[in-house]
Amino acid sequence: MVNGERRGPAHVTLARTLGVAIVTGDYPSGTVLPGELELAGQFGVSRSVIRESLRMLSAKGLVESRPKAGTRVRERAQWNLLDPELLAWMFEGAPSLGFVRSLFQLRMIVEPAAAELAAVQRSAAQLSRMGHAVEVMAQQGLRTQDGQTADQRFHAAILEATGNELLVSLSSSIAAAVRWTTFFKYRVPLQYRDPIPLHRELFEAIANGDATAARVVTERLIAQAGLDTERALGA
Amino acid sequence: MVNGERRGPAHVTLARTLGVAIVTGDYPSGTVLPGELELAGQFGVSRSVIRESLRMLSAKGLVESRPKAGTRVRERAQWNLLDPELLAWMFEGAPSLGFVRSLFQLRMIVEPAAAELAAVQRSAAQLSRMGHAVEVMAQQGLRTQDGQTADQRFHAAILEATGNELLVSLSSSIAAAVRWTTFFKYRVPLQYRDPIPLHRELFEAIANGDATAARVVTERLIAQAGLDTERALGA
DNA sequence: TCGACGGAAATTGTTAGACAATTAACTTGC
DNA sequence: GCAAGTTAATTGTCTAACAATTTCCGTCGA
Repeated sequence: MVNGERRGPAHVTLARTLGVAIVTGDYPSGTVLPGELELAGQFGVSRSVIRESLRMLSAKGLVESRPKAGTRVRERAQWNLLDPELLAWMFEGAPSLGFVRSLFQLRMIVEPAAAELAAVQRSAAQLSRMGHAVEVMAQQGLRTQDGQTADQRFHAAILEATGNELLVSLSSSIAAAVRWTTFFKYRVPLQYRDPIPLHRELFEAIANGDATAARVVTERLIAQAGLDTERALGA
Repeated sequence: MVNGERRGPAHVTLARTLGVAIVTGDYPSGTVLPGELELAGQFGVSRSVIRESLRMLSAKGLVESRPKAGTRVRERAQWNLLDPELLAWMFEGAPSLGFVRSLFQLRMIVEPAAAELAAVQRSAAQLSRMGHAVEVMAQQGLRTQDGQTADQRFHAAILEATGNELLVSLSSSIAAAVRWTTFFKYRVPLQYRDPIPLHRELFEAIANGDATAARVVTERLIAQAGLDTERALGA
């Protein structure tokens, strides 16, 4: 059985297994996967489960199936890299340095602009949520589970305050990935600069409606996280 | 049969049908879809086809299924809005003005930054492809099919030149959506400013490695496209 | 009156096997 | 050597049954 310990439907588990195998390079682009019947035997499940898993992978652009030709791994450029699950699968293996850099480059493009928008558009309720999240972060620190989820809520609130649902969606994806980089980072016993003061600054800039300050502080925040992550990956 | 005229596997067709129904609001968030057996009868296909379609929708974050509870439409905030297929489904109905504005706002954030990167990093081969695309655009105009695909290739080449695969992925999604806004735009018989000269300017800026110029020109390009599209939607 | 506990029923989850449709690969004929 | 037809392998689809999960309801008890 594919469901050794894990819970949830078998097709979800299997999609994850196959997805990780593909993104980590076990099945390079262009490769034809084993036939459905063979996969079924291999994983000890029925063909239906295999097929439903493959449909999920094809919905994410990872594979495409054709009769007689089999199921082929598509070019990496065609994958929906911004799919949150796909990003998570990427971080199951050891993500390449280039990929992590791409991620921080994207953050550097999107998040400062979002902070600018948020500084102008934020509602009182959103502001209150941001403030609360910052408080929790300050009290718990960023090494605790609560502190990290507060961090995520803080940034999610900013993105939501932009009033742009595409930015929100992009945020969910990025947040999923950032969560993993943070996980890696704090696995490595190095000293990092405390990011809490910058978070406070960012909150105040948004509260004051100071778009420029919000942009600048966000840039510094991401630059620092990027440096810390690279240091951790280098070790 | 669900496959009246359309080709391709039934589960793909059906996923599209159901996906469009969901994103256009036929099944609002929180709604429970009809049971698999009922859907099967409704569309004249077997339960397997229904299930494979639902797996595709769940892979895009549109729905989630649980035994006894049925298959429920998730909150819009949880949809993978940047999935190219999902974006295409959005434009099957009449996309809201707010959504189109979100799209152009995102373009305004991402593409100028990408142009900057491209101006610095572009290879000779990429430059040559951009130049060729601009030439085709100039000769064919943007109302022809060839001209529009050349436009898409031009912008795709820019994104690719950034060397950031996450930006490339984001580009594929945005391009899919932009294609629809362009389609709408030219369905409306209005006079628009000719975007070809700006494309030439952008190409030259990237060729010269002038990052600032590339950013500024891209901003003007998107602003103009945004204005034109809003005018067309207003009519 | 409210809560906890437990049972029943509905729905998805999974399996098995069969046949159809598609198409890549081969074979044959020219 | 090329084209057309044939074959065979693979995905695509259907049916039917049973398992597993979990919501919902009803009962019991405090």
